[in-house]
Amino acid sequence: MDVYIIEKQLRNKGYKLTEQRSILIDILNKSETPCTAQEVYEAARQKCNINFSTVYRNLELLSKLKIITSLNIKQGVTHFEIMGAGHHHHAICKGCGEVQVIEICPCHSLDSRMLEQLGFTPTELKFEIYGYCSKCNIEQNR
Amino acid sequence: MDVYIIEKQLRNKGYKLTEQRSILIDILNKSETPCTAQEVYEAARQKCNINFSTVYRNLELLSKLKIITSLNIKQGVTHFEIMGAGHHHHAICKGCGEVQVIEICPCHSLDSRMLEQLGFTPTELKFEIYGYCSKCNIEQNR
DNA sequence: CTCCGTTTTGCAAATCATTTGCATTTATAT
DNA sequence: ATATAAATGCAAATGATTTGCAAAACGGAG
Ligand SMILES: [Mn+2]
Ligand SMILES: [Mn+2]
Ligand SMILES: [Zn+2]
Ligand SMILES: [Zn+2]
Repeated sequence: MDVYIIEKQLRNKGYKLTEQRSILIDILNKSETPCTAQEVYEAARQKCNINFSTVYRNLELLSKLKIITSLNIKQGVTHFEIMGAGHHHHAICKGCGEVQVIEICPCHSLDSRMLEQLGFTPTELKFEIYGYCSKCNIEQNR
Repeated sequence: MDVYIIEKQLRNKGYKLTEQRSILIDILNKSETPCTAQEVYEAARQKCNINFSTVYRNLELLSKLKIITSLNIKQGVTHFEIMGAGHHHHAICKGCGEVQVIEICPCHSLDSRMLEQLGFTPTELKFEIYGYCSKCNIEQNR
């Protein structure tokens, strides 16, 4: 994903491109897996002076602009990931919490007529697989 | 769902059947949609003297015993629902937060070979549809 | 039914993620 | 370079959930 496009999008809407903001975008953009605010903060403070509330405020802004999306993968902490990384889903290990990106997608086979009957207009589909990753699976069988 | 079975299951494992506990189970069992701890608490206090920590401790216990399951439908609050109510999924309105139970299920069409390749052993599949319910949809178009 | 050991409860305080108010700093257009 | 709106840092607030501990309730044994 090209950060330049995101940055232009921000400027066009009147948002400023601060050092903190572009570092945050870069971190989220490079991450292979969804990040928590904590993780983003840890990574960002290596590169600039930054405060936790700046992280949160930016995560909120980027979510609002649909540059990132938030996932309620785990209770108590929100995860964020960049959008436009291609449609995919997640496999979440209940042992170690590891998140794997998976290409399995059930969305195609959806019968949307049923939703229409309910008068429900879908905007997002979330699909997560929980279980045990190879590492934790072995440990369980001991 | 028969509460009697659940209660027997608890006794068999050495857990006591307190007034609060059976009221909580009853509330969760009768609810059509997933409940938050808050909602369960509100309902329970109508029927007995009960404290918030009792609610949380029981929700945790019932989850551990797989009598209920927890859902991270919404950021910041956990929802709980009774298991064995038949396999189903949820449509969550981003306007009012209403949760509808839906029968659409993408799980059957899953290609589990892909997961096996990853060495991942699935235990639960979660699938949620977000969007706008009929009521909120109309309001949006004004 | 009463007694006992164990579990569970209520209450108050602690945690942890996230949010907010406000004074100060920074980015961008002119 | 200057003006102005937007963004940041800091400290305090919030809201959900968790925890320690003493008192109360449960369930089995006698
Ligand atoms: Mn999909
Ligand atoms: Mn299903
Ligand atoms: Zn694992
Ligand atoms: Zn709605």
